[in-house]
Amino acid sequence: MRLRQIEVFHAVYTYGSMTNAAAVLNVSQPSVSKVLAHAEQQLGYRLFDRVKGKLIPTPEAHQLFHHVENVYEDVDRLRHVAVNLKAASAGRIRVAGTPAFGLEVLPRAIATFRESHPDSVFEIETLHLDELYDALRESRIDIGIAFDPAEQQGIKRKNLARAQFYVLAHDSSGLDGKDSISLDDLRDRPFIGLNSRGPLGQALKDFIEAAHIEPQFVAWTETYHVAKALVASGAGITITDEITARSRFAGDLVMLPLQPAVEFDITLLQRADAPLSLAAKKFRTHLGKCVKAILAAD
Amino acid sequence: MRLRQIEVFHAVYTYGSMTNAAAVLNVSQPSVSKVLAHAEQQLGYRLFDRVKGKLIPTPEAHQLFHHVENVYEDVDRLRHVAVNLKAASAGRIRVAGTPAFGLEVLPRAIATFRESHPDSVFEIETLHLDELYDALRESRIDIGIAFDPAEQQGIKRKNLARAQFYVLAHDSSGLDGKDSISLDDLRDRPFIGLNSRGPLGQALKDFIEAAHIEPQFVAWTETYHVAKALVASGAGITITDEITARSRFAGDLVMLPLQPAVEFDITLLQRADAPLSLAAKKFRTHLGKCVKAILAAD
DNA sequence: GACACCCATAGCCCGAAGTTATAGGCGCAT
DNA sequence: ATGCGCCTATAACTTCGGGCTATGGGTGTC
Repeated sequence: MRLRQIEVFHAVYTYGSMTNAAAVLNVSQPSVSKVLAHAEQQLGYRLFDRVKGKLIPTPEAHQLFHHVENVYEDVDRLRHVAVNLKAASAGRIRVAGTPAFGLEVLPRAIATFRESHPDSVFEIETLHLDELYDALRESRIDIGIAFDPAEQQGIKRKNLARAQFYVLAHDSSGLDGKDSISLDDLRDRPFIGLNSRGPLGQALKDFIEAAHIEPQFVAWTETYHVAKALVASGAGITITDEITARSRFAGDLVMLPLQPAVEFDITLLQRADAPLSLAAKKFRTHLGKCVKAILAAD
Repeated sequence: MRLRQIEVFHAVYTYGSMTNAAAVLNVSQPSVSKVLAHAEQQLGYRLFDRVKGKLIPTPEAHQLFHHVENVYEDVDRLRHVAVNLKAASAGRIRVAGTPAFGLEVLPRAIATFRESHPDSVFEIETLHLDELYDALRESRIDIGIAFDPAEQQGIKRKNLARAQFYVLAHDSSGLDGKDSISLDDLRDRPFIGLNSRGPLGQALKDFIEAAHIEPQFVAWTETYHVAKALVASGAGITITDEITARSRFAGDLVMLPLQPAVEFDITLLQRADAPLSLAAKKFRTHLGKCVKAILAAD
């Protein structure tokens, strides 16, 4: 069975007819017809019964399809990797971060890095953590950065720094005299919730639940920066990671460390098997410094 | 990347040179050279550096290979399934059992089945349990039979009967007056051990250890029938499953149920996804009856 | 310098798979 | 019944991947 035959069989099986399959595969219908007929002839048995002009998968087809799906997925990933490797060998540095990093840390790090390395070329993405893992595995990116990422097969982690949660409030909240703030101080204030999928969202949720506090939610959002913008507009208060809290985007905001402190790691991610290019290594170091500088800022 | 290119890359990477790869693939060296060159040209980067006439995989190749291995395994299995399905559709009933069944139960069941179904065609194998699972998954066989098989993804089980361990001894052992026998009665008798991989071997080993008895081993073997033959030759005594104990092959043997009884299941195995042919279903029923008849025999 | 290996290229051939054009079966609606 | 929309199959032609043999040119070894 040739790979093409596998592809065609897969398409015909999933899309129900040769005509549909041909459309999906971007080839003519007779081509599909011929490839399939050829495959059947080589296999020595029919894959579909042609009854009243329709295709009915034979029992053999059902069984084959099960295995074909596996092959298909793998080949699909392989092809992605194959083309992604090309971009990598072209000397690009491909970086991605979860939204908190993608909107501020990465752009700043890249801009300053390019001052000393003007020839470097970047690709930047903001991805959620699970997408970030996929991108690394497919070699679509070289370096990732995220909060408290779980251990994953084939992914190497390196902790850059620890950070903590901050409370963000509008200037008019009357909180700006304080040094720090506890969850108790937040009762009865309109609160902007984070329904984040990542480990940080979970940690924050656990923390609030453990304190037996039910904030008075006025809005929900996915990303910390949106929450911050809502706070700046006077919609309420929120709790964000330190990176988002310290980002330059700002209105009239107060930012106070949450007490007791809830800490988490800021972690670099890369593939475990493939070494980084020289340029990527340099950038990795630079990015580490940037993150520390941001956290150390007054 | 075409499948052939993947195959060639895989072979060159694993066998270190195009010449070796060509030999393994049973094609000429120039053919390999061309396919590989073509693949590299399409990918847009080199897979091997040609340095001093030798091939050194590039970093890209190392990464690709990792994924290629997965594809390769899947395609390999797919191809097996594809050809195995052909034999299935030819109307054959393909059966396998662990050695205890393959040497006696299956042949007898097939012989009697063919008396009422003279047109049926069989393939019989004796396989160890793990091989039996593989054979089922690759559709190399339709039906399997084994003792106490563990639950497995994609494999449907059906218990036929329960059986127990029997002690086998030579007529001259002076044991033939008894009704049953305990492990204690076996102390100080030469014992033939089973280093079986299957669940039954493990169960027996656990049982003996739990009784804190250290038999005086005089021989080790893999299969119960060999142990039985050794007993018949006067080499010692052994413990076997009930099926082997009741098999017609015999010399001057005494066979006594072990007390306390250790029971286990006799189980039919088939794929969970694919329905059996009509003939195979009939045989499955017949096989169940045969097993019960053998166990019920006086 | 002869020899053993290794890879690449050239010229040739075949088969898989793409194209367009066309024919034909089935179901449904006018 | 006739036509229309859906489907698949066949024919004739083109393209290209991948196979072959023959051959030449490096590299390392005795």
